[in-house]
Amino acid sequence: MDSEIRIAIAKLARRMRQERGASDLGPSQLGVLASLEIAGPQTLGELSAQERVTAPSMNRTVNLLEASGLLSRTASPDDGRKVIIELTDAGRAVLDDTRRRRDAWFGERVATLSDEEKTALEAATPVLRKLAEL
Amino acid sequence: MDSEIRIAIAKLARRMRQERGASDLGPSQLGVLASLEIAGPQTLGELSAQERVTAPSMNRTVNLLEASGLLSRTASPDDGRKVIIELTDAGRAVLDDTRRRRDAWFGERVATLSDEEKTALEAATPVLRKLAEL
DNA sequence: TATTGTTATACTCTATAACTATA
DNA sequence: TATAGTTATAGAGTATAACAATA
Repeated sequence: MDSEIRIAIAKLARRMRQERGASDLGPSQLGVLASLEIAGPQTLGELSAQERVTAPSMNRTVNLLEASGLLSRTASPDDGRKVIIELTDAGRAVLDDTRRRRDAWFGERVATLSDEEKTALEAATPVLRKLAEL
Repeated sequence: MDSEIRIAIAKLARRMRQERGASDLGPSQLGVLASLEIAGPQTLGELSAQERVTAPSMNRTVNLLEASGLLSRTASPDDGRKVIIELTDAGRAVLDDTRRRRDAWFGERVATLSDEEKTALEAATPVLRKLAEL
């Protein structure tokens, strides 16, 4: 049943989100940092399209991250309307640290699974990734 | 790699959340309705423990749902401090409708998968459910 | 005129601190 | 005194509408 799969994914993701430590950034802020790391420096418009939020929403998130020194804004040399947003070293460090802690949390739980269960999870990974990109 | 699985799940769940229609309730409100449907009438304290939010947060969400007529509050007969919260028929209807639309969205995407991919997804479902409950 | 970014405003969801009522 | 619920307040994240600057 598709419904069961959908609900299991939603529940697990929710559970993972609830697990963030007090020092963690919210999912939106982390999403922006991750996007900048993966795709490199981007304009505000590119970021908002990437994260599927409106430009004002993204602007607000970027303001918070800039105030925390985790990313930088610089005017585009080509087009005076555009702003180039890129990760700072501090931003990269936050990203590494968060990822390390989340992997540890998730790894602890995966470690309790049987070999069959682990295999099933690994086999599903590319499928989940594909569904997310559809 | 555990990290890849974790990230794939987070991404897909995020994608699913972004898909909610204009008429949908937020994820917290829907979570409360779903919890009431599954576990039956509950007190505010039980609901906030179940959804892992603080009592004031839950109270606020319950206020919104009560104002919309989707759940009801009644004083507990045993203990004057407690309040029993339960689904109304309207709440049940909203839940059914939302579920129907989300299943349709997800089902469309699953339909594009190969048989092997569908099998992998089904095999992983109980594992995902187990991880969410760990 | 069209595009890019921004500000103003509003609503949901979350939290902590402080209060009320009941046990 | 302790517990259950609530209110007050604040911050993050989302949106739409309106505006400024540049192309």
